[in-house]
Amino acid sequence: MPKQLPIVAMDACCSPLAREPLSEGQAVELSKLFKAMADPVRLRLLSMIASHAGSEACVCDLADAFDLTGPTISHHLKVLREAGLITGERRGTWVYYRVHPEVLARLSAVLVPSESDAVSA
Amino acid sequence: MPKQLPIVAMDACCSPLAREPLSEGQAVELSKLFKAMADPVRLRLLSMIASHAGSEACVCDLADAFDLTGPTISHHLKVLREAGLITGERRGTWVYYRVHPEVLARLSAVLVPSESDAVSA
DNA sequence: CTCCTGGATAGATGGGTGTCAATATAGATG
DNA sequence: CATCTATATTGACACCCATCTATCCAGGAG
Repeated sequence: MPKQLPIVAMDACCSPLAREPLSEGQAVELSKLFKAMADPVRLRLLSMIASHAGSEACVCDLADAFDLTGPTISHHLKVLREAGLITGERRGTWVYYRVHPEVLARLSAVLVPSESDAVSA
Repeated sequence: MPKQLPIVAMDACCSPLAREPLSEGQAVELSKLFKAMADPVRLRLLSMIASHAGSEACVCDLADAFDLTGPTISHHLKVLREAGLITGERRGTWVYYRVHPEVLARLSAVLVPSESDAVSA
């Protein structure tokens, strides 16, 4: 059992939102991802992890950037984890998180407007 | 004053999430957009509008696709409107909604992973 | 084994949110 | 004006969620 990719993004795969109407199932799956990102703290956590050197970040690095208690940070990381956006791995004393770039890519692809529909202004 | 583009997406503009950590302000602005999309009904509404012929859709077209009351659909459209994702225009008896493709494009750009970080598998 | 530290879990609480029924508004039509 | 239809607004209710404090678990160091 190698990696267990996030199931959540499978159905909501490839077709851009602006190309054809989402099915109810696709919408439900996608909404879980967006819900996970619908919080400033989680967005910053995601961004800090994704942009960190080595593509991974220790919780100790992350927590210092916020005026929040440890449990709250843990909670947000759990939400991101359960949405399939990140994974955490314990190495010795610390826990390191990394993102699933495929999920971000898939989301990005869903949002891209139909070609040449972008306002030229 | 031509169109009044959604202010909400201005600060959260261009730099991909995985390139450098989001500022708190950027995260707050972005989270408003994601929160607006963090609902299956709103995602389907957005997709139905974006993919509709002529790039606009009448509320009467939209409402029939759901098992929800009119007020609930109105509420969701309002959330999308206030997030700057869509605009509504009344023409005669009906109200037509259309998306702001630039906002979708901006969101898509923010989510795109750092180049060649995408898993090749 | 004992203690300390990094991180997660559990439970509580205040505020937010999706839904509905009832009501209001805007245009069209008679 | 009176009336009908298409949306929007209001108010209520049940449920969800971000945060905290208190507690627990896992590893490393004496």
